[in-house]
Amino acid sequence: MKNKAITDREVDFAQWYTDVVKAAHLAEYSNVKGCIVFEPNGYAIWEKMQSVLDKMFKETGHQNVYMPMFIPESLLKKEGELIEGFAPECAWVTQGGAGNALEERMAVRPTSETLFSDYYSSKINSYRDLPKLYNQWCNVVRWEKETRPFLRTREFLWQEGHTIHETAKEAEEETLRMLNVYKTFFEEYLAIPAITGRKTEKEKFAGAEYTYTIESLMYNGVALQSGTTHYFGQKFSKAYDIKFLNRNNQQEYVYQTSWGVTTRMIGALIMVHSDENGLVLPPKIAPRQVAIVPIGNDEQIVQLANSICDKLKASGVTAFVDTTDRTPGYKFAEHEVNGIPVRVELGKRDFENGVITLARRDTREKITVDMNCDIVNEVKTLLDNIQSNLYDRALKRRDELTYVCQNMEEVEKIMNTKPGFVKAMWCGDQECELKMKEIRGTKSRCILENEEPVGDKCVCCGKKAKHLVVWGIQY
RNA sequence: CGGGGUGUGGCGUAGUUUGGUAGCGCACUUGAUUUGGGAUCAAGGGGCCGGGAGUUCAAAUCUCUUCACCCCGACCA
Repeated sequence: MKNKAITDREVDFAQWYTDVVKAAHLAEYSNVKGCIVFEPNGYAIWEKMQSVLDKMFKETGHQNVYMPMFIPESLLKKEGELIEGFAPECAWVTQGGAGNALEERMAVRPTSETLFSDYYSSKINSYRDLPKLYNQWCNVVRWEKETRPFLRTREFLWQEGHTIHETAKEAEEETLRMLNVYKTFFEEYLAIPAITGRKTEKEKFAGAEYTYTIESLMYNGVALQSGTTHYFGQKFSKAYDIKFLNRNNQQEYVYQTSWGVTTRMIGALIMVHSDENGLVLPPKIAPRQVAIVPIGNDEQIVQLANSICDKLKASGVTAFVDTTDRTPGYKFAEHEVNGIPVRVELGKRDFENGVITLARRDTREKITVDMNCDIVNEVKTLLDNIQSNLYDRALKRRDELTYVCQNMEEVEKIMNTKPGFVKAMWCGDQECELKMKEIRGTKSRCILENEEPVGDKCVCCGKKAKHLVVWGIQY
């Protein structure tokens, strides 16, 4: 009974989450405090995410580059707000080899705006050099005090896009365009409904003019900031002197953006879809989509398993035959805990009846199909079905956990009983934002720009409201 | 930084009071029987007890010291 340790997720969410991570062999806590070891199953999910996203970035005209992981202090300090925002969680290298102190200490990158800016400043001369649409896949280090696998680790993997443009308009469009790329990725691939909107002044990225965010709601009603896109305007280009000769033959500073998503998405995947039997992966992101389990070692059955596997692979489904020396029950449970969307069960009993059993991970239902049916088609339909069912299920839950509040009593009541997203009007005053925070750490998630207001008075002070805001308790 | 706790095969632990060089569960290996929801039986392998020093005929056990981790508090956000 090896993975029965996965407790009821209602009881202890943190423990349940950790159990799923371990049982599905996604990651182990490392001996390096606050860091994790990515196990093959976990890394495969990241690779899959990378391949999908990378394709989307290329399609929108971006190119991959790679910058150093060390940032000299003087370079990092050129832009005041950024260093202020990141100083508390910067790791510093102070020694080179042989124990010699460095003349200037270097930060291990917490983010690479400064390096990109420095690079751009020496490369850009004319409007003809613009835009530059770059992306980098790398790791970053932020010295967090409390850590949790995938959701908050000291070192994590991500992609960071950094673009520079000729005009503010173009850069602002890029900020929104990439936000929508993320939204598409979340909804179509991860099957996670996403709320997108602008961050408040208080919650925005250090150094940005403004920040857009993609927010998702976890199973237990806690919010997770899952990705961000930033518009920098000319803040960095002025600090790092990124000038170009514009079409009017005048020197001008470039307009800049950055955007990123991280391995935190793996955590989101777990907390949105998974259950007490372990991981549940949406078919489009599952590294292995179909597990074929022959029961017993009857030669005919093994042959059938192999032929089904070949057919599935030929049509682009990632399938494998599990011939390991384990009992069927063990294999079923193992593939379930690993989140493999569809399992094909082949045994003597079915064989004699001329049928095949298919088991779906999302609902754990089993269906039987005729042995002579178009098995590839059946499996593909089932995979599509699982993909959309996961999305629908998550959407329904998010809607059920989203409340509209008109005053502080209502907010308090909801946050203290069953947390979730709260939609409420806000006057734009930071005082009110701070008062909300006193209720179990409720923070503004984002400002909804394209939705109907739910009132005209600030939920906190009662004065005239400026924005419709989504609030929540965050990870 | 203050208070408390823990450290024993890969993991989880018993043994420490009352010294006699380690026991159990899971995992692992081999063989047989099995295989439709985490199999059974049998036989095996692996630890000198976080590190160092001391007391003793003899130390996982007592003493000193050191390291690591955890919890509470303080600090920081």
